[in-house]
Amino acid sequence: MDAEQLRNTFASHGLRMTRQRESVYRALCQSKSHPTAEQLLAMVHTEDPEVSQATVYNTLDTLVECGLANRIPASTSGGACRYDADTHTHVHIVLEDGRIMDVPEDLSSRLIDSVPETLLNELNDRLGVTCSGIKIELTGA
Amino acid sequence: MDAEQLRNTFASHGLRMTRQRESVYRALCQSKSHPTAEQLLAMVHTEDPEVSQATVYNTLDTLVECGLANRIPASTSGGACRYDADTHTHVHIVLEDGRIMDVPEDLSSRLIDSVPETLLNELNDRLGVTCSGIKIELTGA
DNA sequence: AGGTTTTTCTAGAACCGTTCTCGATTTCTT
DNA sequence: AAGAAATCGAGAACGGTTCTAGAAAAACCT
Repeated sequence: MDAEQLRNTFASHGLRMTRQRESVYRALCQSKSHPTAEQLLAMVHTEDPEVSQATVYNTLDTLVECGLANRIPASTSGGACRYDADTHTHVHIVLEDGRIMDVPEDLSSRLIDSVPETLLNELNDRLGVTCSGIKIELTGA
Repeated sequence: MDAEQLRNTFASHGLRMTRQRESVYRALCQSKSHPTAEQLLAMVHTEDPEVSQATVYNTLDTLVECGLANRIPASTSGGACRYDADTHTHVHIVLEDGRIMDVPEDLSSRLIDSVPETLLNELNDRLGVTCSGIKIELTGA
């Protein structure tokens, strides 16, 4: 994706493009491993050592907010969040060492679709809570 | 549950009973609201103001480790973990304000059982990762 | 019981990941 | 090119949790 395309992507999500945002977002897209903010900072620093930690955090917040990235909160508290440029809802497997793998898209949607809607309706009836999202997280090794 | 029963419960999980453990565990059992460590400390303090923060954290770690409690990591990072004396695997609904509700047991197991095992096997075949746990978390309001 | 060993407790400091502050810089508009 | 608005960055602050080292309490021996 060249700079002009990226600028448009950003613009269509209501974002200005800056040098810093460009490198953070590119780093995120390139990585397949759901990097932490710290790892992203390291990646960005190989190209531009001036970028600050705060900027990476700010940028990630912004990207998440406008829908260009997903934040995956740590499953053990105190651990670092991980980020993902793939905003399609998909299922993750959390490995014992903290790494996170994607479940291939076809399997993901089959997993999510396997939850019958009738159960959610029943939930709504019984608890008076409207369910707006289902998150399935697998643990594995 | 009287002190002697509790002592046995602890012993059968390989734990000594102490005043502090007793009050943390009792507080956790009484609460229906998946309290945070901080909230538990407050509850414990109404009976015994001498108990320290570190003790509550240590005790919770111990209880989780030996299977007498569950830790529910915050879904927004930086947020506090919540704890639960009900160690049956069950589904939670995370409300927008951070509160966590239980999905009734019968619905929970129907939800979990609705995930077909064939999909998990396929996952194993395709990724070489053995899935050891499924966590379903609903978001609602 | 009494003495010993092992575990647990506590206050406070340290820690990690994240957010805040606010002046300086950059980007977009005209 | 000039102004308005958004963004950046260094460092301090923050919340939740864990660590430290010594003191206290539980369990384990005769």
